[in-house]
Amino acid sequence: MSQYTPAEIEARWQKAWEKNETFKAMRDASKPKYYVLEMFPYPSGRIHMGHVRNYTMGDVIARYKISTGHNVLHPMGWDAFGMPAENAAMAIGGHPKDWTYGNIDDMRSQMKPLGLSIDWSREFATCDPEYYGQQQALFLDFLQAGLVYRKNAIVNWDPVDMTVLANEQVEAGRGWRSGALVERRELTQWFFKISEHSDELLEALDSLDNWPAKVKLMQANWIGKSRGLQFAFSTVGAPDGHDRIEVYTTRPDTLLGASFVGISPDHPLAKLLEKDNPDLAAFCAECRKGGTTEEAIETAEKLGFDTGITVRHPFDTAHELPVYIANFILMDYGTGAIFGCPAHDERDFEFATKYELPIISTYLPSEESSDELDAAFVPPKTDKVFYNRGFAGEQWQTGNEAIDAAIAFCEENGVGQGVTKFRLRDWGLSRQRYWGCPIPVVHCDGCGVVPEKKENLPIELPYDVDFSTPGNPLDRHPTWRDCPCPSCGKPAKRETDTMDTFVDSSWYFARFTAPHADTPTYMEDAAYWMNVDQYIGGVEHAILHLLYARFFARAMQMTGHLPESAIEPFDALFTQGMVTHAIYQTPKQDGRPTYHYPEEVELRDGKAFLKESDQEVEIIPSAKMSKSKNNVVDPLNIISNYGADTARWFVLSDSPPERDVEWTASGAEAAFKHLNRVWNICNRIGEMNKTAQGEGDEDLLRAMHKTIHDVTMGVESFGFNAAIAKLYAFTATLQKSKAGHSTQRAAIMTLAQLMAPMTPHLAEDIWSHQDGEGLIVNAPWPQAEEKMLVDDTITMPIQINGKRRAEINVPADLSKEEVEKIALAHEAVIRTLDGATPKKVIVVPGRIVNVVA
RNA sequence: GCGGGCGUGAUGGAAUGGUAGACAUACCAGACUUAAAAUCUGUUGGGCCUUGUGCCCGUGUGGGUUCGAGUCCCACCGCCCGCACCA
Repeated sequence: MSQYTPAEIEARWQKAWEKNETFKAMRDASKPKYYVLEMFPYPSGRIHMGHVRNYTMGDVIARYKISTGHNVLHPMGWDAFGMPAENAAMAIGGHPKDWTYGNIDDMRSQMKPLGLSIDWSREFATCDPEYYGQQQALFLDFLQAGLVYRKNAIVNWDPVDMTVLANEQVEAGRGWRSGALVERRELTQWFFKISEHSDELLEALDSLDNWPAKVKLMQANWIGKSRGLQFAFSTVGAPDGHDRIEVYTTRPDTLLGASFVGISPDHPLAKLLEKDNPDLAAFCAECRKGGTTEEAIETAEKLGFDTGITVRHPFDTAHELPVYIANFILMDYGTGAIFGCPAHDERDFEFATKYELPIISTYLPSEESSDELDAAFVPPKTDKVFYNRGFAGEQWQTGNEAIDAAIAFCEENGVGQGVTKFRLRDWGLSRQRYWGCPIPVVHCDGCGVVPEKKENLPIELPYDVDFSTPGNPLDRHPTWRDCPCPSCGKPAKRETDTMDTFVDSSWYFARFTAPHADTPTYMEDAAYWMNVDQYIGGVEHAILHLLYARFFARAMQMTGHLPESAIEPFDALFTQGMVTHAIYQTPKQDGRPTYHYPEEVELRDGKAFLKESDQEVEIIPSAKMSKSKNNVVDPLNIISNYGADTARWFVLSDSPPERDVEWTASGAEAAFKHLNRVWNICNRIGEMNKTAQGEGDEDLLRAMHKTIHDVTMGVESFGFNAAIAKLYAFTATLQKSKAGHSTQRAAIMTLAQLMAPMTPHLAEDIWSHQDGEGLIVNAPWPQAEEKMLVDDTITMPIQINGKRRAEINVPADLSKEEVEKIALAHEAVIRTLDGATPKKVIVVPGRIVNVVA
């Protein structure tokens, strides 16, 4: 044993784990189970540092749980359907299937050298017919249970390529390939009834004690429960069948401030008027330009069109308000119609100013305030305000009180009903694309839309497809659509829409419990392994993926695919930050920067220079790794230069896991140096005289037990960076220690165990060199002895008026009174007080003394 | 536009409301070396002077609560993320 050679060590121990089937998960009722899962990757073809960080964190937890006696399930799979495969087929030829499976092979071979504790026997890809066939079975069960239905929905339409575009494919309002202005268009699509579960999904958030509060808050806001008033305005001059316009408002207390009614361009009334009013039709067409994202709609310039129709105010039928079609009103939320109160809504204020509509206040900051507003007055609903045009409740009340009073008043007077609404919309799952799970239904001229028979599943994607033109190749396939109607047996046509890839990722965690089952799940396995005890992934999934998965767990429970106990599938959630890297750039003549690879740049005195020309380079710190910015660090290079343990150690060491971490070459080097140091200490201890006595055994043992305690806390609370800092400190202590051999051996073996979740290969090697029993991965986690953690004397700082002036060493169990006496007798305290009598002395036992003068 | 988050030395960051800057990087100095690398040791928030067991300032900005605030509250500024067909 001489030199630290990670390449050799890592291969050896990975082989040992594989031979022992160390990570193969099998049901075992005698042990507590622990299911740790990282969000599975999209097979882009290359692993990146973000993957390394994500899977290393999961691996630390998994290995720690193994050593604390748990039966651990730690699987891996591939979120393999999606647009990039089709884009690649269009851009460079080839087939999405070949591209995807090729990428999976590449990524698996890049991932394995990391030495993750994964049970690879459970691996699957969502594009395996074995998986998506079971997904089709789920779909059919959901359909039968009434959890799926069809309705019209709006998509981005590229009028040149004649194809549906994803939001991602819309760039500044134009199609990414054709450059044509994108339009909004209606299509009949499949939906999951997630909105029916809004209240339940919201209420259950409270039970998720080990989820980040911010994720729960984001989900709660997304579901968007609101209590409001629904009522109808009666119209004047509207076409037949539209003598009323239903509106929904969360601020009924501002009803007397209404100055117009707005309806969505997709409102039935707007669509009717469109038919014989060319100007109005042109306006609606204008509104339908641009993308379908909420952001695009909300940030677009507010536009309105006066329909000429008016409505009567419910409290004063002589008062008529104009009806506008407005581009910022969503047909999906509420009733697709609102009343505008410019005085108390910024958007309505902007609209009213533009179209010269009256601005009528209903409440003011005080009785004396002018009701001539030059901006919307929008105080928090919890603030007490003065209602100058209130109609229910007190004159002085909070917004919330006024809203409740207004709803009660309107209900009593037959004007409308209090209604609870949710912002959450049903989940549209249809995609007009090839590389996804086919929706297993058949369109029959006689029978309509008919579910496929389960015995015909999986409905497999055809391989012979053509990507030379845009659109869905399934539509153009000569024969794939043809099939007998499952109901009447006559010739019929398959549905060509495929499922949103979010469907694939909404139940994969359940499939991992029985990945090769011939039904979506096996109850016995699901009951044993579910829930996921620790789920780890990016915060970008905080809303959609996690909400959909929570819905799926409920739907699977309703259709008998998951036990009731699994309707909240993730017990604990952790959202980790990104791995970033500096960008090195030099200006080009056209003003755009040239980006340089880190390898091309030399760092001196905090500045960067091109190695080739010595030209100074601008450093942009900490940007998301991106191919186009040339600031991607390939984990494979790091592993081949330093080994996987160094890469793992570094991604955990520098930043708290929930925050972004910046990859730096010097940081990676520091990690490597540290592992070498630990290796050398192990070497040195191995060569010590086994019987020699030393000095400071007690001190080393105390430091060891403190480190056990701190690292254990760190690992359990995702404080990996803090745990690593403690390991650095203990390594330094051990390095300098003059303790005897047996104590030092105990220390290095404990150090190896504490490092094992992070640097498992090095830990195994040290363990075997110190003649540890079996594999370190199976060794029980070290326990800190309570009595070794407490010191006899402690140092207490003394503050005078909150500023530190001195410190005293006192026995740890000294009484408050004694501490106070010693503190006041301290020379620096006497000097600073300068004869004054302290007003108060605060002694926080074991912490601090504060003298108030 | 709406929703969420973050802001501490030259840098990444540490700090149950209790000594701000742990640990690491970078820099500087020293040991070892013919030299370099590697390794090891030490210094480093800013300012002031009377160089001390010293004083003042200091966690984006401005207020507040508290014996005590990086931490809690309010307002503002800046940056980042999500917004339903990217995964």
